[in-house]
Amino acid sequence: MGTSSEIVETPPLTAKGQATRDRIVAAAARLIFERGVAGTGVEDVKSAAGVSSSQLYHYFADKQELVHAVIAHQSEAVVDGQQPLLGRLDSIEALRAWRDQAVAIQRSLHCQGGCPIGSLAGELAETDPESRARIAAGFARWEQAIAQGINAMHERGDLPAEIDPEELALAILAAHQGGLILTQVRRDPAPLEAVLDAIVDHVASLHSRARREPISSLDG
Amino acid sequence: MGTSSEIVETPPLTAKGQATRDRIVAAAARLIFERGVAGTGVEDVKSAAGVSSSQLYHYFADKQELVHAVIAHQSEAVVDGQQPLLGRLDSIEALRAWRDQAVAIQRSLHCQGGCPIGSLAGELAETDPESRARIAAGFARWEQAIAQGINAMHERGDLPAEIDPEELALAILAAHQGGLILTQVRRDPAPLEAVLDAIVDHVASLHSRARREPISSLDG
DNA sequence: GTTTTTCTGGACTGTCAAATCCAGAACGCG
DNA sequence: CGCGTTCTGGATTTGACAGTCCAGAAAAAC
Repeated sequence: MGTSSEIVETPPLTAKGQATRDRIVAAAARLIFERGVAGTGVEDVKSAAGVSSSQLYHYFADKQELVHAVIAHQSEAVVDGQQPLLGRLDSIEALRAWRDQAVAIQRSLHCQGGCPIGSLAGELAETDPESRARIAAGFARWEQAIAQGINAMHERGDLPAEIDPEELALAILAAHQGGLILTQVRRDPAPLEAVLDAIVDHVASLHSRARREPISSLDG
Repeated sequence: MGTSSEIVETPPLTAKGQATRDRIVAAAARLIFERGVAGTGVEDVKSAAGVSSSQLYHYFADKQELVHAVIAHQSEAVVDGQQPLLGRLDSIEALRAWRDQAVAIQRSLHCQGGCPIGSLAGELAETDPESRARIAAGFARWEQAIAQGINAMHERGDLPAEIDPEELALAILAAHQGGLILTQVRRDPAPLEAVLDAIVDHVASLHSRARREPISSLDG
């Protein structure tokens, strides 16, 4: 896995150089999260990171490449930021706890910013194919993290056998994204709560169905 | 309802003038749908609509105002484009038909563009508060259209009494949005299918629960 | 039919942000 | 301690693009 176009190359890079690069990416990520890609100038990034033009263009060929680095950075941050809950979504209680966490995060941000990856998606999907592909990869990692727990439930027999766990994980991710967008636009956590409650209830309903029919019949 | 800041004013406007204005908005809406707000220059809109600078700035004070008009335009188009199904989501079959329609639309677009309102949301929510409010209003209309049918089911006793129909409608809208984003990013209708199936199944499960307990107890 | 308002053409301007360039400093390495 | 590579500073160029202006055509008003 991962033979083709992950990250093209990273010419050596000194310890100090790496630090500067990281500082630039971190500053860019923060600004872009707050103001969007189009709303964030290279100039803003420079002053926020405390670097000069030549430094920035020493590490990144152009703004687009910087954006790509930000996508990678946020893809990690988003998954890491939801741990340890995200990696263990293998029970209804775990799902509810994760739901509460997601809602709490939005509340603490006053429902601003939305999803660090999702908002990039809306802005870049039709603009830059390379970005679109990288965002898709970020979502894939996220989806996989969710699928881990759902798969565990499934194998344990806590979900009906005919259910596709990957599909369910995908639905959970999609629900989360949709909730985030509406919550961001309305500046109100209600949509996120509503959709996460609905999807978790749905999983719970599948769970109780599985326990009622421990071994499902093979034909429909 | 709607006493305050709907549309500020529209100085008279001749029949021909109205036509030109509409042409500009339609062209802008199409381009923005395809390339995003930041990716669409005023110049592009001018040539696409076949108008000159002075015409465009005769009808709109600046690009931002044009964007606002596009938001209003798409808010209508999105709801209208889903009729008559959207207005009658008052049964499980209707929900499934609507789901199929939503998926079919994405297929026909090759999963490009996402949601005409949703993608605007991602791009403008943190950039322009005025746009954010107008997008929220657009979503509200959409939500209301969904709620109509859900409310009908609820009043008919097809959903458990303790369920809040508005909340469920909000969850359906959010699920749709999330599915659209992932579908757009992955260029694959699977996420939309997965999340809409999940949410419709959830409603179906509520439905069968309601029919099992036709009159619910008043206390929790 | 003249007068007034609305509408249109297209050249022009100003701004602002992305990207370049030429040094020169710091650092790694033998 | 030389020698090359990596890294940094900041002035400068370039170009795109939002927005302006004035003059004239078309339509409405009376």
